[in-house]
Amino acid sequence: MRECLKLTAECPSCSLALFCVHHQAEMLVEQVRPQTVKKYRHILRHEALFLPNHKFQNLYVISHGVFKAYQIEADGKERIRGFYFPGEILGFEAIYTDSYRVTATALSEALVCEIPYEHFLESVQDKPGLQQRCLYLFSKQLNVGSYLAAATALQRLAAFLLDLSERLHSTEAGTQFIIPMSRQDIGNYLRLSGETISRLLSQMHKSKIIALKYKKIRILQAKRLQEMAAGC
Amino acid sequence: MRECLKLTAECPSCSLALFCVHHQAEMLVEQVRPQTVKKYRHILRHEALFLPNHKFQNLYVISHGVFKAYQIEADGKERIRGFYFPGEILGFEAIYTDSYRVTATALSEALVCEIPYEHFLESVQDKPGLQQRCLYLFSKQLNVGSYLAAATALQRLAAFLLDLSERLHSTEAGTQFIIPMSRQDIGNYLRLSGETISRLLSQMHKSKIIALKYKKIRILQAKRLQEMAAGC
DNA sequence: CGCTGGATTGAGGCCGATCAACTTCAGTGG
DNA sequence: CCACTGAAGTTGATCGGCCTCAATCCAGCG
Repeated sequence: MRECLKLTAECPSCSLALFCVHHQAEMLVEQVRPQTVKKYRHILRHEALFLPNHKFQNLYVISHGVFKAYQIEADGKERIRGFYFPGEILGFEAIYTDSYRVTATALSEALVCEIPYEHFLESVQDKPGLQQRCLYLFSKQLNVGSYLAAATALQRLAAFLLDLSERLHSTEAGTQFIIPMSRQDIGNYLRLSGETISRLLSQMHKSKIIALKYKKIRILQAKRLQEMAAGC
Repeated sequence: MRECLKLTAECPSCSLALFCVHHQAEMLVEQVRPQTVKKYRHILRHEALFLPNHKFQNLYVISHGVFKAYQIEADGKERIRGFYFPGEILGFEAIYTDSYRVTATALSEALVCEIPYEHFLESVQDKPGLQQRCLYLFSKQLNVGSYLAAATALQRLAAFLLDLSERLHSTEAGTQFIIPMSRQDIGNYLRLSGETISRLLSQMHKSKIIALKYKKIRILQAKRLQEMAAGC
């Protein structure tokens, strides 16, 4: 990881598409006006990519790192609306509202491709293939987090782990990966307390469904997890 | 209402755009290949517009009536994923999955414009204005139901009522409207029991925040509702 | 080494679910 | 018009899952 970021910083003219080979987003970066593609931004841990009520101007393709998008509620509490992984796009929601509604901060050192929405529109117009690709990505975003509606804590967490595994799959080997966010953040997103997440993870660990050591996790029985997510 | 449907049945060649003047969807219907626009479908109460695992082929612009989209979980229980109102579009989620993931049934007699996705793509390509409009609608859909993440039952219900009011606004006068779905369905969508919905509505009625008589509701203190939705 | 923030684990309390009884509504046919 | 009937809504009592608060543990890091 560290190496990747170094490479980027040292060699800005090299094909940065390397970082966007995940999912379908690389096409976007490649096809949206080459001269703007160079606009890569390096984001530090805890740094904000954009803030609420800021005018919507750019879409951001994440090439490295993980982001969380959250709002501060009236009671002052943080409410996490979603996590974003390499190859995914931040900012779609703001097209409608014309300003960002959330704060997007990096959970770790990150790298994003900044795509001005106007350039995006022009490119999409020119290239029919790109248009379909974008509709596809858009539609995909609509399907994200469908498991949030699940009834029990166990169902939601099981589905979340499978989701994490899938969305991190391209960067991490096999079924083992590093959970990039805190228990508290997972709980916040799933509408559970951090303690509940901790308890359930311990329980899954004891029943050999996952191997767990702090942030390092390995899914041992994906089928069982799927059953749990389905509510069996 | 009855009158509208009658008019349509009797006069299929007249400007059906009349039924789609809500929100931004009318443009879609008008601009997507006139010869396909005529494909209006009359849907009966409880009839399904599409079923899970059916191949994705059409988008549906709702011109009249209300739909609910739901899945049947492993435990056999129904899980409502969303409600769709006149002027809104059904099917966006299926672009990614290439098959519908939910059942969409009409809560009342309904009328929809069936738009083949292929024709949709062609039209969007031809007309840049339409493209932006669609991205806007798409983005809007991403923002729907953001209140589902709210912590308490009261917060979610308050937000739901405001949402209902807004999305039905074009068909119903003022702040009074008919709740088109059952208490059970509201509860299902908000992850609450029908009894809880009933109790909370009664409570709101007693505290003069709403006027309520079965399915007929009038919002008396929208500001209070907004405060409740925000968690104050 | 000690410090610090996150993670774990336990005890008690509350919100909302479930179960059940009753009421009201809407549709049907006499 | 009314009686009948099944579905939906209301209301009350009890129960359980998850939250809150708190103490302790642990890994990472200067």
